[in-house]
Amino acid sequence: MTKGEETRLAVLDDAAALASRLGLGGLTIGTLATEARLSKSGLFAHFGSKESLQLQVIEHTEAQFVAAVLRPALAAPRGEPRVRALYERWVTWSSEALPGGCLFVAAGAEFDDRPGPVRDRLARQQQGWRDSIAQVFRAGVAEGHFAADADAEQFAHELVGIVLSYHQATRLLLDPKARTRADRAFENLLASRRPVT
Amino acid sequence: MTKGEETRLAVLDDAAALASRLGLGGLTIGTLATEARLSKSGLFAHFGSKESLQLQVIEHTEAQFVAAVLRPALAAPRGEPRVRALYERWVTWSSEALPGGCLFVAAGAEFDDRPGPVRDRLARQQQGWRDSIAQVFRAGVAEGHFAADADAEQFAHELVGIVLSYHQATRLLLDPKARTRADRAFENLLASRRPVT
DNA sequence: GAAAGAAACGAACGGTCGTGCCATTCTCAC
DNA sequence: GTGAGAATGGCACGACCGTTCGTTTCTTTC
Repeated sequence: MTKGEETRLAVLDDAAALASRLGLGGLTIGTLATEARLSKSGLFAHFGSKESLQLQVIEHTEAQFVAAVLRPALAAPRGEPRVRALYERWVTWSSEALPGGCLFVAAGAEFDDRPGPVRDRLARQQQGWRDSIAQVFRAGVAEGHFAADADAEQFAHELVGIVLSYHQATRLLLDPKARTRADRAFENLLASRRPVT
Repeated sequence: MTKGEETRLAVLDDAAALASRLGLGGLTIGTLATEARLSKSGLFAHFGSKESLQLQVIEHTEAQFVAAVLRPALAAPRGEPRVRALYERWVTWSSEALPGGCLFVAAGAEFDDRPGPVRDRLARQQQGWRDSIAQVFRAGVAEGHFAADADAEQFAHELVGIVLSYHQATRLLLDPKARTRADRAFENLLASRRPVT
């Protein structure tokens, strides 16, 4: 790996941490340069524009999310165990991976009505994630762990809600019971999708 | 009402609309002044500082939320009908009241790790709202509409999740099925809390 | 309608924003 | 070890930021 690439990746780590705290819009070249111990212009040369920086932060974080959540979960046995693995890793990631909480949650709310490449990328990420959840759930249906007529996209929608509510409870409200609540909601969700025996 | 107060309230309406689109941080005195057809200094004199403006926007929007969602819902009969009224008005409000979606959702994610009066105010609003939901639900338990051992705060947590997921689906993903999904999730939630007959 | 006070304006402040340009320093293949 | 090219820094730009202040215009009260 070339020196420039190395620097770029290190900067993207700092950028993701900073963006999770200040938002993708609040992330500025100046503060990022200070954090990364680079000059503003030296850092800027790696990205060419602020929008390009934002997009690369999203892609960088997305790759880390896949590596930390999706890929390991796919190693779990098909069906309910895999759904559980997905949830466990996700809920942990959402509150611990970055100092300011889940970047996608914050950026999604921030850019949901600002048309442009950043919004598009965020929407694609989120839709892709919901699709992944649905797919993992469908495998669980095929395994007979969940009711045959259960709607996988509906499941994904409800699971997303559980994690979003957890994210808010733990980060904004600092509710110590947040994790317990989320876990219970998750169990309720699974129970409601069990096949009738 | 004095002229100044009149202007201030009109400005706050513009500010809430703008903040819902650009975030509370992205809301600037300059753009707001343009939007409100006032000079920057003329507008600024009404608030004294940007932070005070942000706080007043939150309080203003909170009052509108109570008037549009909570208060009318309390007019519905105690128990399940009131819970339904709450949900209906809330889900509509969250996507339609302001051009950029629910201000509390966006600002909550934006400020969840920026200590200060703004964060405190947002956390208090959100906690208060969750408490209101729980209280309305508890009345439903007392009416016998919901299981006696149902946890009201757990119900509130799950209901918040449903609306947050709806907000994301409808605003970021532009999913036409978002409302249907949310409604179904709500029915699932109610069903899971029905008393055993 | 004049006097007093409230409301809005205009111009400017020190800072920071994103960005461009050119010089300097570093890295690496030969 | 040297030369080419990559990586970084220095400096400046125009624009906008939040904020201040003194002036002007509008309201309100008598």
